Amino acid sequence: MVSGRDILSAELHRAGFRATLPRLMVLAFLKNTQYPLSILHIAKAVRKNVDQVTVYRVVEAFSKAGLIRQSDLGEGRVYEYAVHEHHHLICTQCRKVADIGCSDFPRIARNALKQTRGFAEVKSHSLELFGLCRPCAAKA
Amino acid sequence: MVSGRDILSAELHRAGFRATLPRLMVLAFLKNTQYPLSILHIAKAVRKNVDQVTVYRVVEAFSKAGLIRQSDLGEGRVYEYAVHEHHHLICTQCRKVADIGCSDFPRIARNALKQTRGFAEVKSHSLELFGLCRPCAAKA
DNA sequence: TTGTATGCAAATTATTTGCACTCTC
DNA sequence: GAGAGTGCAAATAATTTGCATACAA
Repeated sequence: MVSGRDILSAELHRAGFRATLPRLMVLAFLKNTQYPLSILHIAKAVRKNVDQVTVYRVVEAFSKAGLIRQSDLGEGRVYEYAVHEHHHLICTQCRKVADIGCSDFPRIARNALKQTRGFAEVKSHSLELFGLCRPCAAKA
Repeated sequence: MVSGRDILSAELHRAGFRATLPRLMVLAFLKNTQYPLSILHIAKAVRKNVDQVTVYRVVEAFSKAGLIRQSDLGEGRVYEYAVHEHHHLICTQCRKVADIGCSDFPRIARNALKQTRGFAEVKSHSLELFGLCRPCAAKA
């Protein structure tokens, strides 16, 4: 029988990491959350077992490996599992966030590689749209 | 005769701001730079006339007004003039950045508004693609 | 066993806040 | 003149670094 933890371990090994407890916990948490998370948020979730400094180091390593991606929705750096393919529409006034889907990415990635000779491969992406939510638009 | 400064003043007024020296300088610098900039970078460029704390406040206000947008390419928060319509392809290994163009956005924005009933308007966007540059891909 | 990875403490850097003063409108 | 905007000093929060120990392979 294959446990969830074995699956995570395999994913870490594939990405070139040793399967340590901090890395397993951080990866599991990010995979289970369909939302971008701050370092502090992640650290709180795993603090019984993992030091916050380690979270910084793990997240940095995951990000370089392309396992997760970072962005900034307006409240500081946040991270999410790179395979979650959804995007965000953010109110520039009140910072409210809505998830949106978008199916144009295979084409966009192909076009991007055509435009620049220096890159070999597109692994993931991050898209944020900025605008006004209805309440803030009404106030303006 | 209309000077560049008058144009900037008008743009600030349109966005609901008083045309003060710090705001004129920060806006001019961001408009002249086809690249996302950190607070520190902006502050250095205007430091003869503007305090770094003021740069924080100006940038925060511009961002809320939709004049500029913020993102995180992996080295901390950066800001760029919202009307610069280009995007980035970033190497997750060495952080090299290439600019790319993309013409799909009117459609993407329309689709996004269709998907969520809570938003009234899309003003700008930020798109980052993550992948590997050729040298890093070769090493892997 | 053998390095890689972690935790803890401490240093550094980034960001926010309070308040008196200044300048735009 | 009135109120928004700024600079400076100081507080707080975020991130990085060094090093001794622990653990995966």
